[in-house]
Amino acid sequence: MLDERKAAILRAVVEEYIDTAQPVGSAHVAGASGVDVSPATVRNEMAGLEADGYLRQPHTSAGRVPTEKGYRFFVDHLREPVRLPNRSVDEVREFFGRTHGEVEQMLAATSRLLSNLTNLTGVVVAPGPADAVVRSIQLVTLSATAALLVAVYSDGTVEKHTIEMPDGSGEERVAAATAHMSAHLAGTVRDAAPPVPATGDAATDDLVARSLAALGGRPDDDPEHVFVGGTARMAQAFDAIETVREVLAILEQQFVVVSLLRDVIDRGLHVAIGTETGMAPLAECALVVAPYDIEGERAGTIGVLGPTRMNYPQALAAVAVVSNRLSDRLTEG
Amino acid sequence: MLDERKAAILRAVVEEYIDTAQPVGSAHVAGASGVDVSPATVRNEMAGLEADGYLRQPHTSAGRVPTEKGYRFFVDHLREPVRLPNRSVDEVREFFGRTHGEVEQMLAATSRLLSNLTNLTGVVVAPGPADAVVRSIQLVTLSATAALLVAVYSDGTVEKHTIEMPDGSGEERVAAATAHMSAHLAGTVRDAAPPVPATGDAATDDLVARSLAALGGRPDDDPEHVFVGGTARMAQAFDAIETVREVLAILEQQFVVVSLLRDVIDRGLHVAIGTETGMAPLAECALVVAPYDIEGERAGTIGVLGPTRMNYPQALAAVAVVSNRLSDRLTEG
DNA sequence: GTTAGCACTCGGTACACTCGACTGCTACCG
DNA sequence: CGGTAGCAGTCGAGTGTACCGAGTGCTAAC
Repeated sequence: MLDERKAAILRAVVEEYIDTAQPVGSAHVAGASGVDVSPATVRNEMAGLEADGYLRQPHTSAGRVPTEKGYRFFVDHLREPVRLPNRSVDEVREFFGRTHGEVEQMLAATSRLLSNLTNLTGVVVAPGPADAVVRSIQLVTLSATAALLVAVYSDGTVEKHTIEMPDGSGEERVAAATAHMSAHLAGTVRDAAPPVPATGDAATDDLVARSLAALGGRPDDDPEHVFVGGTARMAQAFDAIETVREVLAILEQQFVVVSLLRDVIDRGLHVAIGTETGMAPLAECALVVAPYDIEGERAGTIGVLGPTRMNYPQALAAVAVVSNRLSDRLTEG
Repeated sequence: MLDERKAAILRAVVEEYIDTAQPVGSAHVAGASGVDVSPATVRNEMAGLEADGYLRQPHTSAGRVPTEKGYRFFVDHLREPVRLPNRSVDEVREFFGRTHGEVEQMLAATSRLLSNLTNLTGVVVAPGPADAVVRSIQLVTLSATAALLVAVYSDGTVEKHTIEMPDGSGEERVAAATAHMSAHLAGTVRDAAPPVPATGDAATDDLVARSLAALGGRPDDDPEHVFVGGTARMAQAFDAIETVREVLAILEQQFVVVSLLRDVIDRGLHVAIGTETGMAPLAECALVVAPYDIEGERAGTIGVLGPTRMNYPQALAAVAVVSNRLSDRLTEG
């Protein structure tokens, strides 16, 4: 473990580096609050911190820069959580007061809110429909051979699937299948649907079976929805254009983003730094996440992505506040 | 107008510059096919082209670079439209053979297809629902004070709006409103709905009125859907990171993208170069667009966005092919 | 244990210089 | 008279050198 003085020095280095993006030298650290020793002493301590892997020197005659391990220590030993500046609190309040409309609209707007608050890229993973209650389910005829299965859930989301119909399923079959499914599925939980008994009519049962199959498996091309806001800020975070490109490429793959966030949450982390994200192209990035709830149940995840030298206290505060407010909002309906 | 030789020289400069991104000198042009004069003659002609505003010199001792006017002439005087390379044709065929599922999924995938074909950023604007036929319309109760209006259209799209209910509207009112709207709106065109007569029950009529209002105005926070694919390629197109940031910022504003494309189409253009786009941050960008149809009716727009020095013939060919295939696909159902 | 002092390292900047890819001009040629 | 070869001139990019300054590690003194 680090003694108090080493910790203070490390903290000063991280804070200064986050601020200036320049390697920080012993003189700057000695001038920082919380460190009341001379630059020479700081140098000695920094040499130790470097030996222990918390800091590194870009070149011999430069200041020190935090390593992943250094950032990790920093976030693990933050003093009491920082409060958000009033301006941001107001922005959040104003946002949740103003935003109405569909869930998806709101989540997309939330990702932009996160981005605005932190100057990073905001990410919002929509609630999985697993535990939503079916409020309505119906088949709608589109053409002679295709119908659309539309399911409406208690959380205001709508799920739809195209169903191919065998020739000859007439309007009445579609109506029968709709009625049958409504009778047996309305009020049940999406992923805990009871078995639906046969109707006796083979063609109707076929339609029902196709519908249930569509609902059952989450097809590969319909990943959970994820909203990414403020990708443009990635272009400011790095000066290596190649890094920007790689990160954008990742953010475009919704499935990857979803599993990335889920993975971090599953490991019980709030912050993933560099290689902790498990993705090589994100080696220079860090991710701050928080789950949000609906009626007390873990529903989805929000987070921000930025360079490893991001303002962690601010990001943590923003993500926490937004997650709370979002939970409230989605719970009250 | 330009004489044949000047045109050939301009063409050679544009093609070479698109290829190399380097200012091109008289020697290169003289070596190009279609130009059979000495570098000295080329120099004379290029001086003329510069005076006429088709070319410019970054600095005295450098080669020439096309201006906006130069690109414009180039695309306006393309020889017969270039065919797509076989590899791309196969990719398109394979794509439309493989892709199934919901319209939105497919359009999102199409934007990625465009991006892959051209190495630029792909954009797809979803069909406006204006001329779709209502297949089903229903109100679903979400809570004591909110219901969800769900409308299913013949093109497989679903529209939904949250409706706030005055206290006391019970389940039976919702059912009555649903039945009433179904009876009068099913089979009608979205934006040409006939007036719905009163039911006689004030509370039911109130629900119907709220529903129609929600359907009627396209609210500001629900712009037409637009899918953008391959934003990461923007980061390769420019080396000025600031340009990348500005362009990404534009692409994040769905509303801006939609009106940008619409504007270009409305002006009867297929290609908008630099300031022709009407957006200052896109001064270094060009946009290639094409509309697509559903059953012969203009439905939406696709396009690619890239740097002004993009491969125009390739982009035009890709956009045209994809637009045709997409029209076929959406028309056949 | 802490600190002042000092020699040393090394990236960044400024500057001079060269190199090479251009151009525009002029004179010549068919 | 249009086209071409030759030539002087321009200017950016690349290179070598010197210098400066921020920052370090070490040592000796407090």
